[in-house]
Amino acid sequence: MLMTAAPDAVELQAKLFRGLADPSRLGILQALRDGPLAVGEIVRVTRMKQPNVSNHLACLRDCGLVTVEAKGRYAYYRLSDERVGALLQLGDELLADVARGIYECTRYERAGNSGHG
Amino acid sequence: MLMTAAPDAVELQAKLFRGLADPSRLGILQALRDGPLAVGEIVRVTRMKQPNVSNHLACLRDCGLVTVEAKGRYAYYRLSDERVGALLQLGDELLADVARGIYECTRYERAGNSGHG
DNA sequence: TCGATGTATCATTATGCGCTGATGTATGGG
DNA sequence: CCCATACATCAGCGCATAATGATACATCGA
Repeated sequence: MLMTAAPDAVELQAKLFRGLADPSRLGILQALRDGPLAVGEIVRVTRMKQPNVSNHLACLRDCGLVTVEAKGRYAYYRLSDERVGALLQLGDELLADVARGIYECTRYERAGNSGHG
Repeated sequence: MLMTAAPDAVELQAKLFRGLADPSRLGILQALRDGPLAVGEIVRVTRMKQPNVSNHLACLRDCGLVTVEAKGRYAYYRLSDERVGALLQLGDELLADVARGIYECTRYERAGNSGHG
């Protein structure tokens, strides 16, 4: 949507953040903050299924958040830029300060639902 | 998913980024970088439907990314913290450098598939 | 009070997308 | 060549959620 003057910029940025907006991808990125990892390692660390990890890695690659280096049968992934880590760090700080209450963020269900705020 | 030791932290952070991961919400946030705006103004700037704007604002509020100040019939929204702007800024910079290619990020369709799923 | 304006919520529809099991492709060892 | 390992892709399923029109609620003006 959003037919503003420069829709591409906003949409591209949204897609970038979308790379960070999923628990699985976030887990992968956090794991990669310690350094490059092969897919199998990521699978072990995150306890996700291997195809799931591969899919998210493909997404993260397309978004430019990670890069890959093939080495024999192994594929080592790493964060593409230190600013990816900075983004995670900033998000973490912001979370601690202003977003401590984050609910479900399921826009339409804030009222009628029992346990909410 | 992600049954790691501290699933909550990752999921909360994912939800925080989710607030930034939608073109509509991103458009709203960008509009608010210039200062507080009433809902009606946001509707005009973004050209979105009013209920849609309200819904996204509710989401952003729950995520702690914006705050609201009621004033008569008007509700003025503003960014809750300067770090929200910093996050947008950092995302913008990262976009310019490493994510210039961002595709659809529809994980399963990268291989030249025209259609969808 | 009545009507106009501003905002929030509801119900519905449609679809993006995450998860899974199965399968394809490449590398390395015997 | 045959098999095991490592990773990527496919097809299908199910759910979360974004967009919309209708509507409820509150405020202001006449």
